[in-house]
Amino acid sequence: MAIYTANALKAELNERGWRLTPQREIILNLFQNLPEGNHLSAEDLCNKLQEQGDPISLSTIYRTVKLMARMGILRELEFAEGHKHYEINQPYPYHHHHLICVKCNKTIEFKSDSILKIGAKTSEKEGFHLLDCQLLIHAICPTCQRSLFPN
Amino acid sequence: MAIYTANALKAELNERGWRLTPQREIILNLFQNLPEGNHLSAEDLCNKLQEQGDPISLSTIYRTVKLMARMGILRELEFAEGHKHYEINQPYPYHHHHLICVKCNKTIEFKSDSILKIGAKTSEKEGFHLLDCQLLIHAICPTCQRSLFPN
DNA sequence: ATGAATATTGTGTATTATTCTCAATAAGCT
DNA sequence: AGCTTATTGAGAATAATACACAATATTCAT
Repeated sequence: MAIYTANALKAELNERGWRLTPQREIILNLFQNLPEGNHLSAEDLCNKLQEQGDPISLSTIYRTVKLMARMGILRELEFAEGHKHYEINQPYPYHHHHLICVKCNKTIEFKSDSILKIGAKTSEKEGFHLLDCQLLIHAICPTCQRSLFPN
Repeated sequence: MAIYTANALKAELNERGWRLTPQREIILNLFQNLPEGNHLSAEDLCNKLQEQGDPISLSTIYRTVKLMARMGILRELEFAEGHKHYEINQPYPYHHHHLICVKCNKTIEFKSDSILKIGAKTSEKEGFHLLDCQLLIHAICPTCQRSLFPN
């Protein structure tokens, strides 16, 4: 589990002239306590927050999640359902990649140290500051291969 | 350059009970003649087709591009602008990956044989039929690193 | 070749994720 | 404690994509 305290978040935010708010802290906590492999859409996040008694507006959720992705705290995952998913961004060996069936959206996670190395080396070479690197494999799962005339 | 003839497309389509239409053939041709590294959004594609004297409706474009991605003919690229881009899907050494600045969307392409191998091995292991594999690196480019308070 | 069966197209409309606007509030600095 | 201004919440606006359906065109069997 990552241990990313509210204070660390505050320091990073303040450094750029931004502020730590209860909403941002709550959202960070929620992601940190999410079991590995879970990823949430903005809507999912909104519901979960409501359930746990910390309702936060959808606007703020969208803004916060985007901000944290840009800070490298969250990973922005683009599957094929038409909306983004977010999860906490952790280093190897928690870091993982996704194999996705383009027909039924079934998703399998897998890990790879060497991909992480390639990502780091590539961004360094270009002078970029690495935030996240993810291998996205689009494929057709065994079940969907068998169904001959799906949509 | 890939040489993927209209006949090959027709064969693949008919095999599944689908049909080759002039629109599909035109769209395939356009992508095949696109210089390496170019990728188009649905809107881009619509404009380009209009310009070249082959107007095709936006609905058909969305349908065709989705179909071809599912067939493995096109790659679906998800950058951060909020809409998808498409390009022809080619094997190594044409196959490439993307390093993207999350602030200004500057994109750098790079190639990697080993990623392709990891993608192939992973999908094979899970019994998936590989369509496309792309490493997506989110980072901050040198220019945006220097600008301290950008959005 | 011809015709029947049905996949595909184009037009317009609907949907859905995400962003924007703006007044009210609250975090951070002096 | 007060001032400055970043942030929030509510709702409206935007934009990408999907959908519905009548008209058309491709395929396959004859």
